[in-house]
Amino acid sequence: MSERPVKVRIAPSPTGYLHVGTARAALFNYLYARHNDGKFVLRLEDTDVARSKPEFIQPILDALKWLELDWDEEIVFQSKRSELYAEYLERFLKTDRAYHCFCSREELEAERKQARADKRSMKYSRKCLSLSKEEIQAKLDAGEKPVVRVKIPEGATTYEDIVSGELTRQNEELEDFIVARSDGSVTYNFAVVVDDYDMGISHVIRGNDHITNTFKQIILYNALELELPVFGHVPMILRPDKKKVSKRLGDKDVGEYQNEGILPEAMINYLSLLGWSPKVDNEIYSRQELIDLFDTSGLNNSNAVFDDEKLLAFNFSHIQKKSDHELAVLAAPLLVDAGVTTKYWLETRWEFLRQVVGLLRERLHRMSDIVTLGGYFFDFDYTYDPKAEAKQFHAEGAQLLSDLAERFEALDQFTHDKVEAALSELAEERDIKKGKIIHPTRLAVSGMSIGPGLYDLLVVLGQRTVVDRMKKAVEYIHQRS
RNA sequence: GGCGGUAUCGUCUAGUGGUUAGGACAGAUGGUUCUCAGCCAUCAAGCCGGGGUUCGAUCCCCCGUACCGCUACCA
Repeated sequence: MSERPVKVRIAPSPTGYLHVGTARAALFNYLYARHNDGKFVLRLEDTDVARSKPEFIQPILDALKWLELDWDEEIVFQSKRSELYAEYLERFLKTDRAYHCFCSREELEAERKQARADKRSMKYSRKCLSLSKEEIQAKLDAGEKPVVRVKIPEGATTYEDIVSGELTRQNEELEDFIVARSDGSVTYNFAVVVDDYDMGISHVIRGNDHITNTFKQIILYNALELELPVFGHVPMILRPDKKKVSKRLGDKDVGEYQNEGILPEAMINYLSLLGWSPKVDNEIYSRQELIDLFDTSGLNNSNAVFDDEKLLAFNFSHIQKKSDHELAVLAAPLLVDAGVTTKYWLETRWEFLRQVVGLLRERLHRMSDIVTLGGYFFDFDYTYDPKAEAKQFHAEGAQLLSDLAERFEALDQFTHDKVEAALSELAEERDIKKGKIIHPTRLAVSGMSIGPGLYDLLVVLGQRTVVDRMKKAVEYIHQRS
């Protein structure tokens, strides 16, 4: 295999959204290309008229863009390349590896059934291989539309997989698979060979569910006398029940993780460690670090279960790496979408938003947590947590809230220290623990029993808001009783 | 069924012919604290089974088992 410039590709078929398996294959290709100053290109395998849907194309592109797996060059659409395939098919037909087959689908189906019944694997009988030129011409003249099959050679096919090492398949395990349909269009393996060759793909890194295809493709490369790319097959990503991830089983696609508040860098980082390892005791990496580190020698060959919890932990880590400003940028649209505030309001109070995320950041496992954990900063329309309310909003609590609100109102400066001092004083005078005051106050101003340190929380909320909310809580307690 | 691949804590993984088999997530416990989270510390948890090869196998070989994949005029 001669040295060629590195050029890799991801070739999704638009039969659904982008799932994590395809995303990871894309990532490995992307990392390999970037690491080696090569090209990473995108090809859409959209030739399955029955299952391909144009409406899946954009979401796939969006997901790739979200992950910033940006591809080089123009997107290649298989559906637009039928002329190219026809050329190669022409060429293939001239080799002694090609032959026409007139067997009907019904006949083949019957053979298949029989093979099953006999517990044999289905292999085409080669019935049409022995047809004479005259017989073929006669059928053609009669208007029969044959398919084109490849005559699998004797012997075995071997190649060196960059993940699994040397792999061999006895050719007799392969059947004379169909290369072109009766309507003249080529099938998957033929199109892939033509495309990978034509596009100058140097390395084919894909899921190991393609290993059988690889042998078929190699036979086609050989028949067409084309130079082979290097192949590498990465393990599958499995669900917690060890089944291959699939949309049908309810597995999330990449877009759903995005909507849940997963950061693209977290997804990238997590995915990179499924089936690959940098072999050091560190797991959190930036995109650039992954590019620098990525090496096919770190690829392993056993399937990996996708663990949402660990993804979340990675997400948390990457959230912590961001600045308050960056987090504010990410949080703003989520808060607006949730209806707790408006875009305009936030734009005029950016510093406030920045402080809020600064306060909440180490509680954010997914960005969307900002809404549930911090909605009260923007919206007074919260309800009190029922359990906490039962515990804190009693007569004594109301009295404390009312007293504290008065003292807060009288403060000339609403700083952490002043607030703390006011609260401590009250606790001392009443000879009670500070917690007795802190908890009802937190509930009054946030509706929640959990959250950031109270003094910080109060300062960010602001004197006016705090006092208002406390008074309102007092009223609420009185009304209720 | 046939063919192929894989097998280290629950999960993702590192690792070596001789190691206290390492890390991360999750779990447990303790500390910090006004709560939650975080942070810190500690703990628990693994070499699929059986044969070989060898002075010695988690590691190499074989068999078994389990799991995964492929087995279309789909991609």
